[in-house]
Parts: sequence; C-alpha cells; structure tokens
Amino acid sequence: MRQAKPERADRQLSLEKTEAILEGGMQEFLTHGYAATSMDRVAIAAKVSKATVYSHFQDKESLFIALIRRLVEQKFQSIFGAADDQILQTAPQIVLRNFANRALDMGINESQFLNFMRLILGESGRFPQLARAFVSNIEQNAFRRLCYYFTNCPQLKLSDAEATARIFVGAIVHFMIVQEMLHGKDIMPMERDRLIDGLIELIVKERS
Amino acid sequence: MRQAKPERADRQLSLEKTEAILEGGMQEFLTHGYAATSMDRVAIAAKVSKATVYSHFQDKESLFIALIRRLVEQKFQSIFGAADDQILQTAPQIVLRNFANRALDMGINESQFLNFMRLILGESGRFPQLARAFVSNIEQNAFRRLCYYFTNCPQLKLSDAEATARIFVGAIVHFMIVQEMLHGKDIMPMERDRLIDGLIELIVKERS
DNA sequence: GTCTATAGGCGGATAGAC
DNA sequence: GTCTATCCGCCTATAGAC
Repeated sequence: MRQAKPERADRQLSLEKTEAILEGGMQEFLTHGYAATSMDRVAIAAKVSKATVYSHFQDKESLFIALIRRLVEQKFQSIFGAADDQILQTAPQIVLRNFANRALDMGINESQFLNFMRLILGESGRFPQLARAFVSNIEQNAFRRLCYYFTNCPQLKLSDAEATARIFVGAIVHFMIVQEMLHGKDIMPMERDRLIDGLIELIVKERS
Repeated sequence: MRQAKPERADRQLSLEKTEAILEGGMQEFLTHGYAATSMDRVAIAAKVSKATVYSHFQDKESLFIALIRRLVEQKFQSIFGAADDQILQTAPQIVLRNFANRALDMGINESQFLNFMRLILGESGRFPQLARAFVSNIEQNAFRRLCYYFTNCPQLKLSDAEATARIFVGAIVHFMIVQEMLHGKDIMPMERDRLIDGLIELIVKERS
C-alpha cells in the first residue's frame, strides 16, 4: 500500500540510489532543460536502470520538482555570502563591493549556477511553484541582507532602504544575466568594476 | 535545384502560408518552449499541413531561429519607446519615470513579451546567437537611449553615464523579472513607484 | 529493490498523389 | 505548392523475472 504522493515509497529504497538519481538528474536537467531531458539519460547518468528511477520518483515531473527544490533550498541558497557580524563596522564601500563581487563571482565561476537560473527562468511559466521557491530562498535572501544593512548602517541615510536594496540587487543580477547568460559581454562589454563603482557612487554619497 | 539553406525555397512559396506558419509557430513556441513544441501543433496552429511547414522551413530549428529573429528585429524592438526630440527640454524626473513606466507596462500588459523573454533566457544556452540578437536589438537599444540622455542632459552631472544607464535598465528589468516572470509579487510585493522613486532619487540629486 | 525487456504513443521528417 | 499517409526512432512508463 503506497502513499498518495510517494517521493520516496514507504518501503525502504536505497538512499544511495536516490542520491545518485538526484545527482544524475541534476546534470541532465541543468544541461538540457526540462522537456529535452529523457529519463533514459537520467538513468544512465545516475548509473541505475530506468525502472529504478521510477521506483524512487513517481514520474519525470516529480523528479524534476524534487531536484529543483533541493537545489533551491540547499546547493545555491548561500550564493550571496554568509552573514558577517563585523559588517556594520566596515566602510560601506567595502561592504557593498564585497557583496557585489561575491554575487558576480558565483555567476561566472560556478557554471552550473547560470544553467540553474536559465532553467528556473525558462520554466517559470510551467512550474510557477519552483519560480516562487527560487524567489523565496535566493532573491529574497539577498534582498533581506541588503535591507538589513541599508537600514542599520549609520553612514547611509537612505530615504527608502528597501527600494535601494532592490536597485542594488537588480543592477548586479541583470548585469550577470546580460553579460554572461545572454552572452552580452561580446556585444556590449563593460568591466564589472565600472558597474560596481557606479552603484557605490550613487548610494554612498554625501547628501546635500 | 535548391539553395543550400532555403529558409524560403527559390521557387515561389505562398507568402501567406509562410506568414501563417511563422504566426502559428510563434504561438506554440512562446507558449510551450522550444523542445516541448511539436511541428504537428505548429501546423495545426498555422492551419496548414505539416508537409507545408517543411516546404517553407528546412527543419524545426530553422523555423525557430527565423521566428525568434523576426520577433527580436520587429515585434519587440520598440519596447523602450520611440525617440523623443523634446527629451532634453523635459525635467529628468519626468523623462526617467516615463522610460521606466513604458518598460514595465510592456512586461505587464503584453503577456507575450514575458513569454518571449522566458524563451530567450531559457534557450540562451542552446541558441546563443538568438540571445546575442536579443541583446543587440533590445537591451542595447534601451541602454544606448539612456546613455545618450545621461550624457547630454545638462542637469545631471554623472561621472559615468554608461554605468548609470546599466544600473537604471538593470533595476527596471530585474524588477520585472522577479515580480512578473518569477511571480515574486505575491512573495515580496513592492509598488513599482517605490522602485522608480528610489532610482530617480539616486540619480537626480544635488551633488555636493 | 533492482534489473531487462517491452508496451504504446508521439516526435521529426519525407514520399508520392494531385 | 499543398495535401494525405507513412516511416522510424525515441519518449514515458510499466510488467515481470530475479
């Protein structure tokens, strides 16, 4: 007798196989997208038989959802760096530059992260719940961190910390999207430091 | 005797049919993505037979590329509004607010534009040439317009007009992506005017 | 629990009639 | 030029052996 929605069945299935399937599925889905990924290739990548895949996951969609949720909640959750208690004692220019550089490094060095964002964006129409999970766990994470900083940093007297945080995150993420994901660096090149300097100059400025 | 790459063959094919195929293909590809779209459904949407589709376009990939190029170069090229000769005589607050509102209206009202961006972003790994076409014709368009404005507007003394233009466009487009494409407005709601006011305040400010 | 083998359908692409 | 009919491979999912 099975549960209505057995992501793993109630009888014991090998956790190693479950792990291998999630790992193999991740490779395939991140590389080829949802529709173009076949369960045959997932099974091969996971080094199990296709029937084993279907004994661990109800169907292709369930596997995809489980896998993306894991990436959202674990693997890519900490993109924007860990909290730093010393943060309010550091010059805003340094704090903001570090924040921007950590985010941009992620997009450039972890090539899987670009594919991950591509997948979330591309499937956000058919899998809105995964898009929302991405927003809750990743975008909102960065946003809250910056909001906290902008609200509590004494030197910055911003009239709207939340709007400023959106602008900062948006400028950074959009730069990554255009330059890296959409291959815009060949067409409209710009040093990342110019963007970051521009942002810092707009935000950290003597008020009249 | 046919050309090596006959997007349309050298003998006369009905232009009405070509148009119908492009239109039907657009509906299908924008709704379901590249891999999940079948040529059967394209033919049905275009109200022609599948063989006719293949007489006008070499294969699925050729149809997709022709179709996206057309959207990039025609349908969605003028998102960021037409040029305005009076622009330098208008207060920057008004100019920038209009620019931002036009872009955000496009993402909200023209529901096909969101699907179009989803498709470009999602397929930017497998079709980098289409991603570059998007950047050249749409992103760069908005960027240049703003660069021109920031460079020539007398009231704004920006130390780096290009970086500022990137920040402005990035904040707007990223807001649209998170709120609308990724359904973030349910999770982290924010009035668009707060974002726009924040941007204007950062950019149009008395310098010390 | 995991495998091999297979069912059953839909996919892209084409042959040949008109 | 456009159609109907069809080829054939790959797809998701499952049955049944071990």
